[in-house]
Amino acid sequence: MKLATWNVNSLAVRLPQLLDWLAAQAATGSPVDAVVLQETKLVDEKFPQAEIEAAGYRVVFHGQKTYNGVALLSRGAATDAVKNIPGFDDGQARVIAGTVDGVRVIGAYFPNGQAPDSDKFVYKMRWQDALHDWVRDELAHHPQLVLMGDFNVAPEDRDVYDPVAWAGQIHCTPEERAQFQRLLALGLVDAFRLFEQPPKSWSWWDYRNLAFRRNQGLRIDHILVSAALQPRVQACVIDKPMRKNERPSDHAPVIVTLGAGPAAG
DNA sequence: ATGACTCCCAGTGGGAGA
Repeated sequence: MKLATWNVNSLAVRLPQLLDWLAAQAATGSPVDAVVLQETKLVDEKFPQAEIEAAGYRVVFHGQKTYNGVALLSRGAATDAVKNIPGFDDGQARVIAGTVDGVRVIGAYFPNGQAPDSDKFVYKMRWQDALHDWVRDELAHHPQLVLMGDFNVAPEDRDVYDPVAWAGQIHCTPEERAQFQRLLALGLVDAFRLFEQPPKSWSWWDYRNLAFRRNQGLRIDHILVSAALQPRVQACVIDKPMRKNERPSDHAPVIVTLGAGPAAG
């Protein structure tokens, strides 16, 4: 089973790339079973549901005008879908969840935060508090759970191309990193770090400054798996070549491969 | 360099992203 997350930075622009990518993944013999998207930037009326279904995927989505917007694509049906964090009043479309092949899949687009002294940072902290408490409850009901998306945090200095320059800056503040650790403390593990990885592995590169060519980026897109799911994790990779496409998103997809689940009964 | 690009909604500029 293959799960993935990708911040597409406008699904209207990236839809052809998404469909090509799904087809290319399937052509390897290991299709993507579920993928969560962030920054679709589409109201639900404009969501390309027909095109995605024609590609063989079901889809649930939750969008808004101009900003944010999330979707969950899956080959099998996603049941018990949830849009946004229950009980947290939020005008921004940032969370989509569903159960796919017995795995609770939560896709999240964490707030950017803009600057550590801004109102948006306060919102980022409040939002993560709410997410934390909800994921704790979800884990109680769904031991096999994956939380993935654009976390907008680089958990450690090795996730930053220039940790000295970024020290204390947005995505690297102690507060944001502590929130990440609080999620891990729920019993989740960073799937990417279960494996030896190339040094300087990033999931996002700024569009400016020739950042991709210079490999100046951050690892801010993550896949966290529950303890019950961890024994099934076989691989976790960042699909860096996707950043080389014509008109790329500034983020690359992250993919996790799971082995078969425990036999029923 | 408080930049550099891309996307959006707008409407010939500006906010947001990270």
